Amino acid sequence: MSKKIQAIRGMNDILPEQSAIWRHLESTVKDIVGRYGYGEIRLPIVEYTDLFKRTIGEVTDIVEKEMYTFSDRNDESLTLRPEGTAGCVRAAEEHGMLYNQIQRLWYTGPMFRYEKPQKGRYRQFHQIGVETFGLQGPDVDVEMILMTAKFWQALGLSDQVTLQINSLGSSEARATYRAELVSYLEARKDQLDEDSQRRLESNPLRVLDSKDTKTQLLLADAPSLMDFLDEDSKAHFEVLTSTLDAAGVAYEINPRLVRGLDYYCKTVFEWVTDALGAQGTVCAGGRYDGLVEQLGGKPTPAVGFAMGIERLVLLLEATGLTGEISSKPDFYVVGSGPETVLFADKVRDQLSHAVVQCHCGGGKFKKQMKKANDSGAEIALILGEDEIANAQVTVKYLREQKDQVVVAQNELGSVFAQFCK
RNA sequence: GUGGAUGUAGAUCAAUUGGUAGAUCCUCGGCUUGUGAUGCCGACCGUUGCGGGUUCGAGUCCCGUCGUCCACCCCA
Repeated sequence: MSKKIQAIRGMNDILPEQSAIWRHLESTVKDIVGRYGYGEIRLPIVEYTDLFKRTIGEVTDIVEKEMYTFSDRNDESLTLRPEGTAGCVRAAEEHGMLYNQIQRLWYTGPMFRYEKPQKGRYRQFHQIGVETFGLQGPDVDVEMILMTAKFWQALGLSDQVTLQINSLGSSEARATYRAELVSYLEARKDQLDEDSQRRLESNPLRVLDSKDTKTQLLLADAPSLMDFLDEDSKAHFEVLTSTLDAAGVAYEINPRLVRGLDYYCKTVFEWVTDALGAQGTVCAGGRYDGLVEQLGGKPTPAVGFAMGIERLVLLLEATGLTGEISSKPDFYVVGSGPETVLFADKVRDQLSHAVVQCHCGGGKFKKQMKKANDSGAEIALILGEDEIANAQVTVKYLREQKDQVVVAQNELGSVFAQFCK
């Protein structure tokens, strides 16, 4: 009869145990981004469909078949954002933030793509994105890569990820190369695997990425993107690599690294891991100097990257780095009657950083003690009838061999001292 | 969109050639009426994802459908 209501396919609930990991990740990243002087921008989740069509590229998979697009009551075509850069550029431009100015921005939130879900790939997924505008030199490219390296360091993931970089050249150089590549491949079309034949139409550069061995053989003699780089892009890339060298950041130049979105040029980079199966890209970005102009602004150089929160959480879990991330209370207050809840609140007032969980719902003393133990709390604060009568509280240590003590309620300072930092 | 695997109690998993479902954990109660963890005893727990079909009989076989997982494609 009535179908059981469940979450939409590919859209997940993040339960408390997991959200603790999310918060750890998010706060670590936000802290670092803040220390680089980036400001948060909060963007709408819905934009006009045209925005994405014009920025991401009409013929990309995202625009062709993955967007959540619908008409609103005014019959305008709206789309749940499939990525963050387009909206960020739109907002910055709309508020005059890009006119002869330098901007360093970051944002976070859900993105939506209608794909078949699998590990590390969901229909609603979450990204943290970082963008800069108005800086054309490679120094800011380096800054952003250094910043990402700091994320992994702070999260303990440095050993899990490797950096791949490439240069796509200017839009013109890229276009020239694309034409060369297409004519080379067209002449050998019948030798290409099926996927690559299709890519030849849709996104020829992605043929370079083919996993088919015959195709790869064919590509060995294909024109190389590196040979088509304009002087400016070449110099840009050289400074980028030498600065990364100087910073001691290891990287691998991957000439086949071609980002899927149309707007990239010059520097592109990806942090990848092999611990996540097929969805190994954990953070990716690059330069998109032409995008602002394309959206009607004046020419503005820009660089940005985005990381997938789900994938990073998965990676943290796979690496076993989530053990210490928890939300256990420091204190569990056991007692009876309304005094208990009032007392717990007094403890919270005295110790603003402590997590104090108060037993509610009554029940036998024994049961309450079990709950206290199960909560993971360090200490049980017992407020029974005797204690209330004497304005005292019993302090019981649940995790260490230490005798419980009975102290006056107004002398709890010594017990709390170890939690004050 | 394509291909493969899979769906049994709140959780993790059993169930012989088809013979009408069982364990462990959790929860609750008791041994222990103001002391958790370790013991022991007991209780609760299912329209076997859903809908059809074959059969005397289906968790088991067949078809469909939905969900999940994995891979391709694509991407964070």
